[in-house]
Amino acid sequence: MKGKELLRSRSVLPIGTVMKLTNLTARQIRYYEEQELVLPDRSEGNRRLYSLNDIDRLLEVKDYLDDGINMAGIKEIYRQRRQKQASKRHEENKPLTDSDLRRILHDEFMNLGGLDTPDQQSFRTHNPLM
DNA sequence: TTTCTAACA
DNA sequence: TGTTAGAA
Repeated sequence: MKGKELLRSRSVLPIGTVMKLTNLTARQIRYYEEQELVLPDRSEGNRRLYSLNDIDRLLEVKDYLDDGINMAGIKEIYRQRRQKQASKRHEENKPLTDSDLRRILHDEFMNLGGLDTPDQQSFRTHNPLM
């Protein structure tokens, strides 16, 4: 069951293909890389090579953006997602209650207000914690 | 031809 | 974000 994961992680798509698959412009794709939302490999000639996982990531970022979430908000979402995974790996039996999760999210959600003009409703809708 | 970086009448 | 110049 890890053969597929290996395949999905295999970076082989040039940016031109990614553009067609995601309907994003090269400019946007490169910009998201600058924001560290996607980290494609590079070929010998310094050309970007994307994997299927990268495509999913790009489409996900696109969805968030379409819903009005800004870069800061998206980074925040992935930050929380990573933090959660790390958390889950360590505290194997530290069941946070539903109210705990809501309290944590509420705190971070309020912090987002000072960043830009995040679409809070969308953030609520997409945040895995809600 | 395609992609890269850097920069902006 | 778009667009473009010059290079690879």
